[in-house]
Amino acid sequence: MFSKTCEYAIRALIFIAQQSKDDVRVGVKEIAKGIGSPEHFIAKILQELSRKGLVLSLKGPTGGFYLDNKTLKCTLADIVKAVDGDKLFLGCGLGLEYCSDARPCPVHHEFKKIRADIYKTLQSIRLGEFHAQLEESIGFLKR
Amino acid sequence: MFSKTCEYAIRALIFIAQQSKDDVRVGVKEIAKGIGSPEHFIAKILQELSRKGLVLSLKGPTGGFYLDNKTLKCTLADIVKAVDGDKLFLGCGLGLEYCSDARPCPVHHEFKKIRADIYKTLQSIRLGEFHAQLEESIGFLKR
DNA sequence: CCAATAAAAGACAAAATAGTCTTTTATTAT
DNA sequence: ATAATAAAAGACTATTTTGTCTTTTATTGG
Repeated sequence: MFSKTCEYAIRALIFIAQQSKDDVRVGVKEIAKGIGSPEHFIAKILQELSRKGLVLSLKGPTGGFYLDNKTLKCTLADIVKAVDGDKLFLGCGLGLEYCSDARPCPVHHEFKKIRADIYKTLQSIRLGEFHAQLEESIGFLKR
Repeated sequence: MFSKTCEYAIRALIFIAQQSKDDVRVGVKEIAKGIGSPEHFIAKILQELSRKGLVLSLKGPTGGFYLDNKTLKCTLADIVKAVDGDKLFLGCGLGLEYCSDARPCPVHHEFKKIRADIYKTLQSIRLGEFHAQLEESIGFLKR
């Protein structure tokens, strides 16, 4: 469904949303441990997400990653789009370049519904939902 | 959503279902042209599908690939499972190994519904549907 | 039987994705 | 100021996926 990079990205951002209350920023080491990902790899991914404005960061001591009111409004769809592009939402399920309502592949209509459902679901989940939740309801993020 | 290999596999099997009426078998060259795939690559994929019993083949002149009453009952879900495995249907959306109803990831319940929908849809489409259709209703298979 | 045909098999190559490591830059607290 | 800290940047390696090529095996029609 998603690339590994995208899975890590979503898990990392949810983790940051959960952990970064007030002015507490979260370091790469902590994130990697928290989501069970390779440290340097998630660092690279977060750099890209930061460049694209999906997460904020600060260098130096007390530095780390965090989210503000704007980025907490990001949806999972925004993250997926930023990392994997929008082919999951818009592309043909069979990989055909010119598949469309006007020139549909044999399973176009069935897949259209699936893609719309996926998009709707991912669009409905915001990072803010995970912010400063009670420990009990957080849900685990590492394997 | 699917691997490239799986996209080609589905397109090829639909093509074979469409083209192989009665005792007419379809050659690799024809299939590759028909679905717009690399010839040797789809040959390799079809060998694997043949080994797994999702398509039948015959060597020599007048040889090629074809489907019988049993294989025409195969669903798209069967094909996807054979090629990409069942992680799309069963795996955690965030790639977590131990995600389950009892120990759910933060988006487990939303994803569960999506996965079930995908499975249901793929399960509902059989290769037989595409067999010997009228040209008009076939739907194109190459880009 | 034999030549032509077409799939099977498997070695190889290219490209994309995933992951690692080292150096640089910015920030903070002493 | 400066030492310590942590992200940014980018080069590098490994693995997986995708794609190509050549040889072998099976089948058919003459």
